[in-house]
This record gives sequence, C-alpha cells and structure tokens, in this order.
Amino acid sequence: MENQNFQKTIKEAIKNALKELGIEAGSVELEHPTLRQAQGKLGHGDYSSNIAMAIVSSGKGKGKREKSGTPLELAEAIKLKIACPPIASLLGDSRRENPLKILDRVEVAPPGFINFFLSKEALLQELYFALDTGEKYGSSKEGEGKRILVDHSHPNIAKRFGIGHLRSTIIGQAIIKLHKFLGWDVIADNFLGDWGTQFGMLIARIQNSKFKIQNCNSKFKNLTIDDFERMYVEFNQEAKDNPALMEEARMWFKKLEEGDSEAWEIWQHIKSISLVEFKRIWDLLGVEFDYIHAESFFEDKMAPVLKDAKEKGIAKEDQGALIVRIPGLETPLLLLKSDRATTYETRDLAAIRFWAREFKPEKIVYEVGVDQEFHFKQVFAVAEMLGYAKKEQLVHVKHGLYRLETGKMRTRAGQTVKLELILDEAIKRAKRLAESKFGYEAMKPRSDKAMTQDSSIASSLNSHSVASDEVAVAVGIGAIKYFDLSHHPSTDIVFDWEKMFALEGNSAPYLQYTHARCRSVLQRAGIFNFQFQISNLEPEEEAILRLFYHFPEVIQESAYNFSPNLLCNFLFELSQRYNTFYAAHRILDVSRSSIANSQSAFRLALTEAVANTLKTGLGLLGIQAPERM
RNA sequence: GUCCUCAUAGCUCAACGGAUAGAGCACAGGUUUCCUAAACCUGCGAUGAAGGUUCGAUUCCUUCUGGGGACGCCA
Repeated sequence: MENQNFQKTIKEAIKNALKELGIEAGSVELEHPTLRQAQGKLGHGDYSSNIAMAIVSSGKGKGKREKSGTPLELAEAIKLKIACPPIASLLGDSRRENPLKILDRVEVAPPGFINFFLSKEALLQELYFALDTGEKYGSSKEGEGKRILVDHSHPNIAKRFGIGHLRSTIIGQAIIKLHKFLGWDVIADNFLGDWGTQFGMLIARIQNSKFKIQNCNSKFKNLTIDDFERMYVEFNQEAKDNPALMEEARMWFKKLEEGDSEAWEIWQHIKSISLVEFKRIWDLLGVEFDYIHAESFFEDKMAPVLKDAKEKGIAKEDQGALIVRIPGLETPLLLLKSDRATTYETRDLAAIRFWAREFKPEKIVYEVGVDQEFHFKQVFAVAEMLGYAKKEQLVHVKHGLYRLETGKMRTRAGQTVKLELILDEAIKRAKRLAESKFGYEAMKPRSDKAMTQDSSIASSLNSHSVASDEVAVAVGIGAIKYFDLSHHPSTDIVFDWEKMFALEGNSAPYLQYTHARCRSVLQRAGIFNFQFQISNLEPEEEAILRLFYHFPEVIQESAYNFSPNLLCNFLFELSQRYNTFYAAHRILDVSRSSIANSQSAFRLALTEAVANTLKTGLGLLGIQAPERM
C-alpha cells in the first residue's frame, strides 16, 4: 500500500489542465483552507488553489488576458478539465493518475478559488495506510543521500546551563529528528564554548584569589560551576572600573593558547567540572550528540585559516590586529586580536573548514540566538571568501531569546535563570498533579463492576506509583520543551515562571494525556481488527479524518522551515479534535458483546491512528508519550 | 548615530499575499450512574498609527510611534 500523496496528484491534475488550456504554469501551490468544524461542514474544501487568480494577475499587460479571461472563468475552465478527464486517462493511461479517484468534487468560489474535496474513500484509504505504516507514518526518503550538520546547544564552560541554552538545544534536537525522519543523514554536533578570553578571566581570578593553588589543592577542586559564574560576573563588573583586569585576562588566555601548563591545568579542571553538570542536563533532556567539537578542538586548526586568508590577500593588519574587510559591512571580522590571540570568529571559520572537509554536508545549520546574527553574517561571508563553503550552505537558524520584563538576560550581569531548577520544578509539579489525580480516583466510589474488574485497589495503587516517577519526568520535561517549541523559533519569549509549567491547555501534557487516553481505550478493546463498513460519518469523526492526513505535509514543512512549532500546532489541533470526538461519541460498544461491530472498529481505527500520530509527532519534538498518566 | 527585528483579545502565542484572523490562559456559566474531567461545551473579546502596491494585506513597500537586539579586540 502506498501513500496517496494527495498534494502531488492534485497539483499534477492542475498542471495538466493548464497545459490543455495552453497556459504556461508557474509553480502550483495548494493550501488547506480553514475547516469550519462547528457545523461539520467542509467550507472551502480540503485543498484549494489560487492558481487562476495568480495566472490572471501575472498575465496582466502581457496580452494573456484574453486567453485566460477573468480568474473566475479560468477557474471554471480548469475545473472542467479536471472533473472531465480526457479519454486517454479513462482508457488506462497509467502515466496519469485520475484525480477523480481521490476527489469527491471540485468547486469554484469567487473571486477564483478552486476547491478540492477529498472523497470519503480516499480518506479511509489514508487511514488504512497510516495504520499499516504505524510509527513510520509521515516519514519519507526525500532526504536520502543528503547530509546535514546541525550545531546546537553549545553552552559555555564555566557558566551555568541557563534557560538561554534551552532553545538551541531543543529546537536543534527537533530539527535533527525531523530531518532523520525524512531520510537525511544528520550529524549532530556541539560547538561547546570552552575557549577564549573568558577563561583568562577565570584563571586570573583563581590565580589572584584565596583559591590560588599549589599543585591543584582541594580548595580548587571544590569550586562549582556556580562559583565560576560568580567569578565571571564579578570580574566583568570590576573590569568596568579597572581596565587593567581585562589586560590580565587576555594575557592569561594568550598563555593558555601558548600551552602554558599552569593555565592549561586550571582550564582542564574548570572544563571537567562544567561538563558533569552539562551531561546531567543533556541526559535529562534526552539529547545526544554525534560529536562535541568544542572550540578548543579547533585550536590547532586555526593556523590554516590564517594562512588561507593571507594567501588570498583578504587579511589585513589594522591597529595591530589581523582583520578581514567584508564588502557591504562596515565592521571587519577580527582574525587575530592585537595581542595576536585568536577570536571566536577564527574558531568558527576553522570549524566550517573542518566540517566541510570532514563531512561534506549539503548544509550546515547553526541553531544559535538571534543576538549573534551579525557574527554569523560576518563568518559566513568570510567563509565564502575563503572558499570553505557557499553562503547557501550555511544556515543560521536564529532563535529569539528568553527575555525578562526588563530586557535581555545577560550572563555578564548575572541575570540567567538556571535550567536545572526549572526542570526540577516542572517534574515536581507534574508529580504533584498526578498524585492529586490519583488521590481523586481512589476516593471515587466504584461500581461493583469496576470492583470486580480491578483485582484490588492496592495493586493498582502500587503499579500507578511505580510508573508515576517516569511519567512525572516525561510530563514535566515535556511541558518545558513544548512551551519552548510551540513558539515560532524567531520570536522572543517573555520568561514567565508560571506559564512554563502549564500542564493543561495547549501544552505537552494535553497531547500526552490525549495519547494516553487513546491507548487506554485500545487496551480495553483488546485484540480487534480494522475491518469496517461505514455509510455515514459523524461530523466529529470526519473532522479527524480530514486533519490527520496533513501529518506528512506538516513534518516536511517543519523540517524545511526549521519550525517545529508548526508540528506543535498540528498535534494540538489533532488532539482537540480527538477530544471533541471522544466527548461526543462512545467508542467501545457498551455491552462489549460485539466488538467487531463496524462502528466500534472504525472508531478504534481512528483512535489508533491518532495515538500513533501523537506518539510519532511528540517523538520528533523530543517529547515522550507515556502509555498512561 | 547606523543596521536588524518585533508590534494581533486583559495576558501568552498562531495564521505559504487569500475566503468569516485561530488557540491557550484569565473571566462568566454549564457537562461525570457511561471508554482517563490533565477533558468537553457555551459566552466574552484583537491585527499600534497614517499612507501605498494588489482582485484581495496581519503578511509586501514608505513614514511615524513604541519594545528588543547588534554594531573590532566577550563568546
């Protein structure tokens, strides 16, 4: 059984119709008009095309007008061609899919829309296909043979893993999973920030402080990542009044780059302490990397960059520093500072050079905040000047930042929010809610029937509480992830301690709950088959059927636009429709005597398809879907 | 100062240049002898201002107002 690919079939039908009408077709686009489900009516069709209007308006002044007429006339002409396929296709010309097979009807609406209504058979066919395909429904092979490298997370050593790094980590993870699902060869990398003048600051601070060590004494070993961040913040504040401090920091970073053993030893300790915390968070988030090519990894790979820049004649000495002037940009890119130490930009260039040679990816995607937009503009431009990569290959997926009411959270000003605290709190709240729900269930008077079915309350209590820790983690972490992912990547998010923990409404727990609800019904149904004959669909059933087949399209759009929020929207809407259906209709036959009853079978099929879709979709977002909650 | 970006309901967010601008939260009311009430139903409510392009503008262009960000020795 194959995916029917409604979009492709309809697009080709339109193209063929245009060809027969002797009209040059540009690209044909389809959209899903809004479904007015309240009345259970289709409104404007499952797909609609504005091609007639597009052609007429683009043909203006080119003498095409007489040929195509008004948008409405052209739309009618296209409709006739599609609704009355030529004899060739009726005689079995297999090169051409007869759109009538999937379409119930085609309508034209002013001022020139063509609306396509899928047939019930086609929708049921798609349902069968989804059930057959199971967890793979929505996947494709379109990315086969193509490789994409995604750089994400990259927290900075010696700074706490703040909420600012959540977006990069999570959006990056979703982009990675989406592309894998579409058949891409994905490399997940992490350009960990473990190099630069900031470490000069810390080394200077440690050297000059009470922490000053001889052969790494225990005092130093006890320092935590919080201590490092505090030192960093204090250092920056003091450096405002005392520029000599920055000089000292640069000096220490220079020594670090030159391999000074004292500097290197301190740096090593800072790094290993930080990584312990990062690892814990990555595990909790379920994030995995193929590589962690940290900035320090590129220390010995910068010399070729400098060499290339000099040979190409694009590097210039200026005020003691080595710079590259970029056409169209006022500010040059700094390859070497005036003390000849390297910069973040140089390391980024070395990374592009390395990635391009090592992996030969079609695209390199940076999941980094919008505040680094200018930085990447410079780096991408120079990377192209150096011949490392074409600009089109380099993508900066710039996410908006978490903001306080007062403005940007600045690490240097000590305004970050520690992610681990947020995750812990989310899990606690999820657990508290689960326990209160369970408490309510236990208090509820049970009917005799329920009593005999559940062998004992004690056993169900036990099994429930065993599961609840895992569920609480899935729900708590899921809530935080979904809160983040459901926003369009490029918008800023106002940090709201309460809203992040939402366990109802448009949230991961809502989707997870819907999934668990489906599984529960399916479990009660036991073994059944999906054979059914349906003569008429209830509006709530139809609403689900007319939405769920969007899933493969939504996945492609989410991946193509690097916008996981599109997938969030879809999953939420699907859940809403399922819950509406669930409240309005009974799925299992009340008597449980005739489970093979056609209607039950159909509703169970719907339930299974929705459950699978939710599970797959949540999985692509990096969110777990517990079997029960 | 220059450049980038954003402005949608009381709040937080959606909406390939399309049709009656969708949700969630909050608020008011209703739903459980019946498959999970973390649910469902009803109500309330919005495109910052002024022009322009278009058959059609929340979306594109200009100006204004108001947020946010970036602009060579942090990363």
